[in-house]
Amino acid sequence: MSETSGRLLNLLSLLQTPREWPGPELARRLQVSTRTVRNDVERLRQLGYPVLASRGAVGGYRLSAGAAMPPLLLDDDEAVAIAVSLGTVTGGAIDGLEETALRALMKLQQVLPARLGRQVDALQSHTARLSRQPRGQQVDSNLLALIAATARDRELMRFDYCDHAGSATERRVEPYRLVNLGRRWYLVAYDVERDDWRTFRVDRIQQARSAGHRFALRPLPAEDIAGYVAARTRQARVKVTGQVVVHAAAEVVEARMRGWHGGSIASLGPNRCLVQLGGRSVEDLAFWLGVLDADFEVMDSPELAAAVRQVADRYA
Amino acid sequence: MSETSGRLLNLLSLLQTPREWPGPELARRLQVSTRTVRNDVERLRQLGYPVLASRGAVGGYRLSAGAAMPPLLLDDDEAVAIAVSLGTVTGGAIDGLEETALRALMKLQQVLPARLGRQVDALQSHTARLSRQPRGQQVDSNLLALIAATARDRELMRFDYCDHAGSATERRVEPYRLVNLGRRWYLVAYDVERDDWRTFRVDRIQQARSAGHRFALRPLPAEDIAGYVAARTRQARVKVTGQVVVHAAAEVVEARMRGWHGGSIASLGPNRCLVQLGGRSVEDLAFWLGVLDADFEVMDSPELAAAVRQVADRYA
DNA sequence: GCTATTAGGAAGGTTTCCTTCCTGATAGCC
DNA sequence: GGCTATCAGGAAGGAAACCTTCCTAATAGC
Repeated sequence: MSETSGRLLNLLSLLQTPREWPGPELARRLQVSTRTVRNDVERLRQLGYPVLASRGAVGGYRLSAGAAMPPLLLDDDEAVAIAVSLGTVTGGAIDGLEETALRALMKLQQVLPARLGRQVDALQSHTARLSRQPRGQQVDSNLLALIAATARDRELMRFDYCDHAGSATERRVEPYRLVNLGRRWYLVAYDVERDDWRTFRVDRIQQARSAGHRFALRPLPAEDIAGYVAARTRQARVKVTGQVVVHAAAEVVEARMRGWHGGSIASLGPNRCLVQLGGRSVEDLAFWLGVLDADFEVMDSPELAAAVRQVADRYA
Repeated sequence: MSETSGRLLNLLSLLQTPREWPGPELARRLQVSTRTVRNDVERLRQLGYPVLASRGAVGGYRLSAGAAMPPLLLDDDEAVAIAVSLGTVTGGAIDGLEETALRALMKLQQVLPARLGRQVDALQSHTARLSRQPRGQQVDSNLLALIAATARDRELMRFDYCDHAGSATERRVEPYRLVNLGRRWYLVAYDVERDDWRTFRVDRIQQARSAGHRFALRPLPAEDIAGYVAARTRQARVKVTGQVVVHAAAEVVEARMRGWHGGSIASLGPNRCLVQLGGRSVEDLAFWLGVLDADFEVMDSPELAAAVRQVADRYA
């Protein structure tokens, strides 16, 4: 069996603990010689995880921040805390993070042991009780996770749905994508009985459950699925736009904007690119420019420039 | 170099993606033969990470939930989303999760690449602007993280402090522990100028920075550090208590209660134990009993029994 | 200077690993 | 019912990595 891979993971887990580990102690814990510990540390470093070492009598090893995220090895309660806090964010507590948070939550829930899942449920029902539903009704993050999981497994789904006229129907659909728009979540799915694509508001879905059967993937009705939903729900997603020249490589900007919101990027050379932004307000745009963490010039919109200046003032 | 350990991590990362991976595609991505992929899957299973495999034409491999948390391999934006949401929870958004959330946040921040750290800061300043500070002033989660990191590294810390009388002083302390009590965070530290232990309210700390020098650990002034802070701040941590017999092994209960709040546990046999609970209200106690996810009997407190019944009604 | 620590070279025996062959079993689809 | 995708795993053999036991050297704190 794979002794050394498991030991490396174990070592990573120890090194993520907020303390320093002397080599001999690591050797004792991992049941190997200290030379092997040094070899393992070297291996981790070659894998790109920077292991700091301080010498001297109070020295030891510790994992520090590097270029890439190392695998996170979580305790049970840490995993629960992360799941719960992600659930609140998915519910719309923070602007613009919903979809990314849902992705992270999915990843976590896929591997979260069942007993911890029950703890998360209990805690979330508690927090739902506490939060006074600041704006609009909260979406149940468990329902979102259920839908996302069903879509991932390509399983047919059944649920009861109330359309905007108030009439209730039972649906059988092939779920494809979840889209966050404003304060609402929408499900894009293929309705097998009506034989066409439909968009459902998630907060109107009840009694959702998997119907077991698996389906073959169809081509989606549109490339830009968020735009598709926006058009169908007649909800203007983009209210203001702005053009900005950012002093960074197009790939870098693309990576940093990933998961946040739409917009097009055109390269203007190795270290400059033109970004077309869209958002609900100039303040939003100004804020996301700040997240980019790069120099930029506003090209076309005086309102955006003013908003940027205001944000700058606040930081200063 | 360690080829196979890196490949196993890579494989884990792929399998955590919300989709199914056919063996041949994994082999292509990992640059090995399909037989080796099967061997790797077998290795992961032996390490305790259950890899589901579905056969047939649309089959493939996928990681599912097992007994223990596997290492989480996060994208950049997922890591940012988790850090931001943990920050809001640490600020006191959810009752009882603060300390655990801070632990998880520390673990994440220790290995979070610097560029992502800046994104997290920007997003958090945005959310601070959004949330209308629902109750009391929010604590800056960055400050908490800084203090925790300084304590971890055993470095002297300097900061400006306003005591309750309003007089400002500059302090040099050895930071030891952060304690959450009610809606406030406290730092237990050794004041090197006053040559004694002191307890500081974190929201009164300003201009905190590390003083570089490392110090040798001293024995803490008390075993139960939360109780120590509660006594010193004359803030009753425990207002109500209750005695409960839980139908589960003492170790199980201890593991599930870890990180939540104080209380003593005494074993009454292989599958029963007596738990002494303390909390701010009977509703809190009733709720945490729910999180335990085990049968129980309330022994002494009729108020607690009533609260439990109320929670049960709400669930039903 | 003493003692803790990290760092890493060399040698050698052992183990694991990876590939290339097989053969079977299973699920979905035409 | 066949066809074709998938997972599952045995066998063999050559190559590569691993682990340990020895060294020696450098560094930080008391």
